[in-house]
Amino acid sequence: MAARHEEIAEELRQAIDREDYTVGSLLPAETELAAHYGVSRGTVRQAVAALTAEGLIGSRQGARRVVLAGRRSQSFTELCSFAQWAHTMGREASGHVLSSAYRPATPEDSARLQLPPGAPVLHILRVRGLDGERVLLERTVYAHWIAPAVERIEPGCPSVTQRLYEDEGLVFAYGEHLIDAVAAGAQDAELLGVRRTSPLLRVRRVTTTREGRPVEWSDDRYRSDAVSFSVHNSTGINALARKTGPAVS
Amino acid sequence: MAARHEEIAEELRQAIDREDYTVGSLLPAETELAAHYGVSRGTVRQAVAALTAEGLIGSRQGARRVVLAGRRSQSFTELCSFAQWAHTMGREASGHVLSSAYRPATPEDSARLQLPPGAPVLHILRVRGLDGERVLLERTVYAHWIAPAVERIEPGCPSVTQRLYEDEGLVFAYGEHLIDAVAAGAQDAELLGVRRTSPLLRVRRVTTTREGRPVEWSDDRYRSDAVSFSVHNSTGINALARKTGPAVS
DNA sequence: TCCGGCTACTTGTCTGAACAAGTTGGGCCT
DNA sequence: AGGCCCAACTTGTTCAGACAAGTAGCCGGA
Repeated sequence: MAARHEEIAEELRQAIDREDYTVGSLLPAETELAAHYGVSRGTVRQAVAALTAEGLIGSRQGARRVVLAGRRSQSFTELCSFAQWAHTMGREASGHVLSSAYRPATPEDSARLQLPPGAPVLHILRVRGLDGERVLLERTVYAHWIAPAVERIEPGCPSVTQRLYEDEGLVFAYGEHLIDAVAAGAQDAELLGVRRTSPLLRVRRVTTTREGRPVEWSDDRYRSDAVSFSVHNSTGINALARKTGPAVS
Repeated sequence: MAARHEEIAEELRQAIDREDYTVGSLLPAETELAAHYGVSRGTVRQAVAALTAEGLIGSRQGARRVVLAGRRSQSFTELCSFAQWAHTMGREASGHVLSSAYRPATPEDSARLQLPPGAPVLHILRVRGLDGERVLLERTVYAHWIAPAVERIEPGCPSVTQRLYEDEGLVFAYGEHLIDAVAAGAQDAELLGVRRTSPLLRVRRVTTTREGRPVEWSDDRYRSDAVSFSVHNSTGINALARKTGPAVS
């Protein structure tokens, strides 16, 4: 937290959280904030841009910024590991590896992980819990260049992401997530302790290093009674497109 | 598309889509792009910041930017109506109102829509289709100040959002979405044409005007075999936090 | 050969300024 | 009273420059 604009963003977040600015009220003007914090307008703009991206405040040309949301939930647009996520909610994450095996990469594997076809990839089946209750079933495929480090981790490690950072300096920086719902199969039901055909929230994801190199891809199934995701969004430039663009069917 | 930085962002998006820059390759340096487009570095930075937010490219201090994703899917972080969404996928949206009734606002309604308790709110039950196939069941509650305009819309209108813009100049600018999975109930099953207990993707959302005024909130249930959502994300400052912060359990 | 440091390059941060474009509210005119 | 217009305010866009901080590749020494 060295950058001044991040400090200011954090102060504003806390002020909103404290309800110094209530939902629906207006933020001070950029020039006022700039004078208050003793920085230039550009720096203030960087700070409020962050809050806008998070969906905390709304922005339009000519009008003061408005506070949209108060309590800040763990948003999906912030990538973090299961253990981190649990931590921010004040709960304790656990994990347990059920199976671990090398197989040659299928065409799907090599496409997603940008590997040559047939390269050995590590398949891991892992159950994860929140405060001891099983909530998530992970079927993960790791690229061969990280697989040995993954194998070295003990089966009950609560945060694989954390361990890979500590041991290898590997940071999971980017993710793409595909979300849908599926019915629990026989294996899902048994391992998660739910009835067959129970609805599960499925997240298929690919995770990438800071260099843009894919590390793993995974099929994660969450017990929908225990977990849900939140997403903030906005039209951005789309409002303009809707004004001038062709009619939408 | 007046702003120069948006034009540049769009050109870069198309270049990535055309695979002038393939996935995993490096983008030109900011100074090169600035010289190429004849703008200052700040303008280029705005353009690439947009692509970074969309998850198309990755960025780290000291190293050139890297292309992360190629084909651009309809991301969840772009708020758009069901009809717009269908349009971008080249499919045709339809809609049909099944019931419409005023009720006094429950405490939940008044909290979500920022209305006085007991204000009349309009409940609408609507089935929506993609190319004629039923895929979505919407249970929406509209605030009293927009309800008359909603009632005036014919029951078969494919895009309520579009109509509210045309008739009232109302733009849905911000949204908050809560995503989970549920089993289809009796009514869900009948209206969507699926078996009871089929998994459905549920999205509970609140939509807000540009001024930050809540317009509607809705419980949307999607047939999970027909629809899925995608989300890009990144660690942002979290990579730093992970370095210096306390151990994560 | 391998490891170290050094250097050139690249992105991140911040400033101060100027103008464009949109919003809001008050005052004036009808 | 109602409606219109304008003026003050606010955010959006863009520029040019300076320095900080991190990366990657080159080169030399052990």
